Amino acid sequence: MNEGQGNTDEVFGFFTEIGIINQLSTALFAKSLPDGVHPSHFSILNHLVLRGDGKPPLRIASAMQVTKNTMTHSLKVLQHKGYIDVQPDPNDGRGKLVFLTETGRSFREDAIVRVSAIFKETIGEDQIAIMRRIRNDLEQMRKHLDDNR
Amino acid sequence: MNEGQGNTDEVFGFFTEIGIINQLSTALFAKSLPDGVHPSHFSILNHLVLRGDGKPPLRIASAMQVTKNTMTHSLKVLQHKGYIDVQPDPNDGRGKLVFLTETGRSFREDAIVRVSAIFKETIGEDQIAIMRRIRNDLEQMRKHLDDNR
DNA sequence: ACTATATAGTTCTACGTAGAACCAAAGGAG
DNA sequence: CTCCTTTGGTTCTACGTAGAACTATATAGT
Repeated sequence: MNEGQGNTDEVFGFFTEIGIINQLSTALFAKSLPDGVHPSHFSILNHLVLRGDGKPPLRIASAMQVTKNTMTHSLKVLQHKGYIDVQPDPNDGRGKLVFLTETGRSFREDAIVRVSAIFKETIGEDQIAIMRRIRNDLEQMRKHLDDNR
Repeated sequence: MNEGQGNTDEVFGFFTEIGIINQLSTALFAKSLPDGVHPSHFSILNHLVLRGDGKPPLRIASAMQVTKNTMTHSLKVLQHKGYIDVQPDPNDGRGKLVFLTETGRSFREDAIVRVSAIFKETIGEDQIAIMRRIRNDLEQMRKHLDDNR
């Protein structure tokens, strides 16, 4: 038996499983977000709250693991909805800085409540246990992939 | 401390980690696929080889966890490239059946070799170990999400 | 048999995302 | 100071995907 082939199937199957979980959880997430706000857009708001706002788009893009093109587009949407405010960086003529508005903050608060409620219906103690069990391994895997891309 | 909020952050963080791994692995995968073939399209070919062809599109769609609209589009692309052959189902006037062509089979073979080579550069023994460790938990999580959507 | 409902696929439209080319400002080398 | 390279963002284009509305066939209930 070909060892390389065996590993390939194993790797394949693993990433397929990851992909499906991502797919299903994103769908579940999207359903619980009000008003057609996309999960990735919410994630940006969430990131700004947790890590602090006033950051340049490129930094946010790398944190969210998307390209800068995508970030330009997402920020335009969030700005249009009035959730963020984008200003030129006073210290860098090329740069911009992204700030949360009050509307953005309270939208995120409300969404968190809603999402929690929906998640509680689906995610039980067994699932939480799984998450705790494999969290470290996942983190390590993510770091490895991130460093070697 | 609010227990529900705690769980929400935990769940959030977990799915974020899953999302990033999916993102990075898909990108890695895409890079190693020749000729602009999308990972999801390759997955369809792979599925047809592993599970056998001659299946209706809807069945493939549910196996791949995409909507039937998406499957219609993907099959059109694969057919246009000559990798599959779609015929009407003789037992169901509404249905179609999807068959692999020889071109499709050999394309998949070649791609597997190429992908294996790229993956070997990035995925080491440590990563394989992680995959083996958490594989069962992931599968259980996937099944749970699939059943409760 | 007849009608109502369910199912298989398609089409139209909208949207998130990435790649490539591009512009503008910053930073470094001489 | 000048030129070259790097970096932050935008624009244009292409593509995978989903939602909704639609057609056609099949199935169930009476």
